[in-house]
Amino acid sequence: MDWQGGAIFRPVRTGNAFEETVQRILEAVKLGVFGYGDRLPPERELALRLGISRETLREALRSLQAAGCVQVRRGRYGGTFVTYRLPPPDLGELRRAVRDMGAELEDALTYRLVLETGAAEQAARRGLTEQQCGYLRVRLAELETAGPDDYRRLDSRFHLAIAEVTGSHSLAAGVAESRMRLNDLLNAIPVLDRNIEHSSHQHRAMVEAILAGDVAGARRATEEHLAGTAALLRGFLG
Amino acid sequence: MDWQGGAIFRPVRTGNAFEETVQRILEAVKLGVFGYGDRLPPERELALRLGISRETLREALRSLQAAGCVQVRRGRYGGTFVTYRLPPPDLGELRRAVRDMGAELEDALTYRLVLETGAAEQAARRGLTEQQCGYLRVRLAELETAGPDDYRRLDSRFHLAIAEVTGSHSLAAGVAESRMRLNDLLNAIPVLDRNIEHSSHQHRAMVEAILAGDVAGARRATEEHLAGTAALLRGFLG
DNA sequence: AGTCAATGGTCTGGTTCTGGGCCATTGCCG
DNA sequence: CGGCAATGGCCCAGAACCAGACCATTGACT
Repeated sequence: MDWQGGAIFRPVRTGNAFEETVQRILEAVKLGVFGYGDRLPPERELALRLGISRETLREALRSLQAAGCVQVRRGRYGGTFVTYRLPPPDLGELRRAVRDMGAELEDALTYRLVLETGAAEQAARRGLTEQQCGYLRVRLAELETAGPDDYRRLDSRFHLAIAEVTGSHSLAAGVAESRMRLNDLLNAIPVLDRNIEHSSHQHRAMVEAILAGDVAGARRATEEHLAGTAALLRGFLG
Repeated sequence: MDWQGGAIFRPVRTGNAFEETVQRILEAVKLGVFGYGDRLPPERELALRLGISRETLREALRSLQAAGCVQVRRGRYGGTFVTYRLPPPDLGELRRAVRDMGAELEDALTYRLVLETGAAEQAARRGLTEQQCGYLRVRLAELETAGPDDYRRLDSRFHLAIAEVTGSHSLAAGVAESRMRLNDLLNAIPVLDRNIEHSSHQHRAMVEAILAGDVAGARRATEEHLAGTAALLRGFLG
């Protein structure tokens, strides 16, 4: 086995606050939390929520602005607006990215599977409030009417929503984290019509099981759904 | 639901590197990774692994030394040695601690359940190497022959071992994290003989299922095992 | 047109953390 | 006994980061 303190003595802080912040914001956009043209929270609030000083946040925003990912407007009703669109999927890129990840891919896939199936099960187990059911349904409907451009973004958003309705903050954070680690790969997968159809069917099954309180069903549906992309990504590794 | 970016815009860095480091080391000890008299890794190596400068680590060690948790010896074959023993369980203390945690308790329990049942399932699913089987058996045997003093420490170590043999670094880190959050509570639960017997039975069932590759059984056994302490802790909340 | 609140822009002093070099101590080993 | 290697002890210059104050701009509302 590993040496002493394997998982415990991992890094206390992840590199550099500024770079980490850039990544976070970029991931938020890539995960579909913010679409093209959406406004990020005000600097003061965002800095507070990220636990960094406003200066550091501004440095990150400056860098994102320079990269053309956001646009900043002053004055009341101003703010920081997203001007980023996902790059088109590219299988060559995907192959390269998968190779780069190496052994980390298997780790990330396992982590995702455990967290997302667990989240689905917990969501089904606990009785959801009216509001939560509505939230889930809205996310599903949003996804089903999505054009190809928005599909991947709204797919992330849908999966995140399941974790959120469990009410477990840690679980939602974990799912978001695991999604972030796989996101570039998932986004590089071309969105084909028959894939969408297949996915949609599974998404509906997941939501139905969760809303019906079908614990085992929710887990199984989620597992099946995740197996698809997992197999695809693993395929690029062989 | 939450506002925009719920789980994404959580704090980038957890407070202060020095305090965080103190906690980490203390948790490593409380989790049973290091027993009384064990030597921590050398400062230079530990600083590297924790991702902090040696000075910051030393500050943390100084503080632990002042608190009497470790003892430092210079020279070759010197190092930092653990001189900490778990305080005796105390139900009054437990009640207070549970109240202090509030809603966070439910979150932590859910997180733990998802991760540990998931880890057990993954461990059962993947074929374990001879070495991994041995590792798991050693941890179990170690736990079963433990005196009451060592029981809680070795129990943590056993549960951590299951996550480790999944081979998923993230999963192991997650389990360690969730254990850390509940650790003070778990340690405050008195260790009664009949509880030990009950737990041991469940531990054996978990290991047997994992070694036999019984995926569903491993999950179920783990779930049952965790349900006990969860119910107990929830009881103190009502 | 004027007001005002919300927002980004800028500055400054202070704290924490880093990275690296160098010294001091200790006990094994030839 | 003397060398040596591993370890902790110490110090410093500079970078990163923070907390807070204050300024500048903008557009809706009256």
